[in-house]
Amino acid sequence: MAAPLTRRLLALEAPILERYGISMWAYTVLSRLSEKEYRGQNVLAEDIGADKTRIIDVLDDLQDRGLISRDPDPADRRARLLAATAKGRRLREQVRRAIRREEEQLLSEVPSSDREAFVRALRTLTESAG
Amino acid sequence: MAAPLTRRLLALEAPILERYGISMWAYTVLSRLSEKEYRGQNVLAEDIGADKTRIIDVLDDLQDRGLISRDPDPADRRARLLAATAKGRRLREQVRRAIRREEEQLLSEVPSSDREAFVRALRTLTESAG
DNA sequence: TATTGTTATACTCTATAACTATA
DNA sequence: TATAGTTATAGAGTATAACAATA
Repeated sequence: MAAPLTRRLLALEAPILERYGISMWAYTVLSRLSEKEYRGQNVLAEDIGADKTRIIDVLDDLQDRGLISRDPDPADRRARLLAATAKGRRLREQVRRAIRREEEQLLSEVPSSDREAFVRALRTLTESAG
Repeated sequence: MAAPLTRRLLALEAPILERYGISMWAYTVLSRLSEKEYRGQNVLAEDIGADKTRIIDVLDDLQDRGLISRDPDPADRRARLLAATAKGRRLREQVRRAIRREEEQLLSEVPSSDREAFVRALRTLTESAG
């Protein structure tokens, strides 16, 4: 049942992401960078469960659009310091809110008495991770 | 949160399916055919959300292993009548039980007071489908 | 020599188009 | 001509291998 739910959520998010001209991976990256800075693209990739080669085009695009900064670390010029810009954080907030709205609407299908337990259980099963 | 949960469940199922020498699609097909017979591969494909061309190799394999029957419909020899054999249904039951066991174990992470509501909500969100 | 980021390549999954056989 | 199934082909997404820069 989890797979169909995921598909449904992805279908719900797709038009929102398209409206804001941002891909799913780009949104994932932007969200992480809005929460904290990263030192090293490989660390970021690892963190979001992606291959390091897969996020390069994503970072290129985000950087070109001024949504993130991406500078060599002075202490080790092999690595890149990654951070969301103010503009990037603003965009992320907009998208986040739009998605949140849709999710709330979807959640309204669930009887209110079950909602809290549902979200709590979902959090437990995803955060324990093992 | 749904996506990580789905990934986790898939990771949980993968070794079981491998142990029984059956792919995810094959298991999906076998499960459907264990529940009812189908008239037409395209109908089956549609039902499980797959392209009709994608299940052909799967059906070939299942048939070769004697897990399903696949005969031309005498009434319209273009179409195939699809059904799980007794052997196929047995295999499906084994796999199903193994997966069920793992799922129960995973669910045990959720406080028992939340479990019912969680499963109920999940069912609501996947069955309404709209 | 080892590591970060990058590029080039190959592989997997999926969708599309063309073909056959029936109707 | 239209449809079910099949095969061949092309495209996206992803992973692997080779490379350049830095340590």
